[in-house]
Amino acid sequence: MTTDVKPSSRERLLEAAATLTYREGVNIGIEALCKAAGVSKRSMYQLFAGKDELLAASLERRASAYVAGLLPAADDGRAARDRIAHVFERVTSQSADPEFRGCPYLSAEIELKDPDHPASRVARQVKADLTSFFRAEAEQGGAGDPDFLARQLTLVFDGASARAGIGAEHLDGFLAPTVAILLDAAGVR
Amino acid sequence: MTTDVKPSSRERLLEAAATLTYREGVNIGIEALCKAAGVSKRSMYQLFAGKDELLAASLERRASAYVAGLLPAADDGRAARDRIAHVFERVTSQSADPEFRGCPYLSAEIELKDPDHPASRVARQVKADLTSFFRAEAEQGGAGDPDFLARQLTLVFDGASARAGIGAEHLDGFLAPTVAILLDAAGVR
DNA sequence: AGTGATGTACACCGATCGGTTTTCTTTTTT
DNA sequence: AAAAAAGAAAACCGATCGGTGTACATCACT
Repeated sequence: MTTDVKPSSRERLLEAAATLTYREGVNIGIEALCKAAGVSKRSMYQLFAGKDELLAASLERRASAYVAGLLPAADDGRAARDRIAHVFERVTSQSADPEFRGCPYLSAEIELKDPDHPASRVARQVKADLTSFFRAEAEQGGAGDPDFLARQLTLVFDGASARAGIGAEHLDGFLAPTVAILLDAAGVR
Repeated sequence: MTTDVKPSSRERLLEAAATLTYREGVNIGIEALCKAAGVSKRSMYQLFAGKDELLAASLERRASAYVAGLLPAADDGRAARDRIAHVFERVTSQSADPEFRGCPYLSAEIELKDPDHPASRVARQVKADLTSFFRAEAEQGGAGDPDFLARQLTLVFDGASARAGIGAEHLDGFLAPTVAILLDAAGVR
């Protein structure tokens, strides 16, 4: 048996923090996090320096899975335009889940309101990575101004997840054609 | 003298609530709000049923001023396209203020995470009003699908204010051309 | 001057916050 | 089996949360 039946305390804490802060917001209490993780507060404070660091670590841990769930495979042979569209198809399908509350990294930055908070730094980096992906694909796709297009796509990504996350917009059949307009205008074929 | 030297307790509370929740988030304490307003807690609880209602009332009070600061004059004789662009010029110039933290109504909805919260209802209505404005102008401007365009513009509005609000994007020279692309694609001349 | 309303100041309520300490039990190591 | 390390449970810390109760000052209206 190579798979543990029960993840480590550290992993359970990170998982609980990711789940609960996403659902309830970053103001969720330490007590609730530890209870959900089945870990004592004492142990939590031996594993993490404090709430801020736990929060940052939980966002960071999720980052690779989050980005992986959004981005297409590194080289799937598809055209840049399709690879960009893939990201927006993913967020569209994610938004169909009633538990969807928008991009956790955007929410964290908005809720924290402190760019120096460790979790804000992690969130910023995740967004920067997404923009970098867009920029690379835009370049690959022959966009007239790849940087400009990448920023537009990130803006649309955040706007779409924010609005879908608060239940104000329904992305299916809406987001893809909107993105297509920007890709067309940028000369990505 | 028709102007009071000192606004009423109610007005000072609404003002303080608007300012502090925008700067610090909706989790700001009642104590801090009352202290900033120079009003006792006792008086606050005679004027408002509780924190939720104070918060909702403060968002509502700001709503007309917020929308008025964004929208062009009711009939300024300009073309629909210019009237739509006006809104994005306004948010662009607002975002230059270092105190800018994005649209307070979007932030409130994201932070509260409860669509039934009185303040969420107010915020939702403000956004619906903005979308209505876009839709009316889109129709006036001859958009092929006015509703579709209005939703796109609201999405861009929220994405732009969110990203500018967390300091991730700088709207000047970026937002206007992005909106222009959508207007062009929708056939608004 | 007397009276009631309004409002401030402040102690107080139970609950919870982030964080620490102590005690006891479980697990691991030897 | 004995010893040692780890962790869970829970009390506890001071501070703050939303909200109340009480006492005292200020005001307008007769």
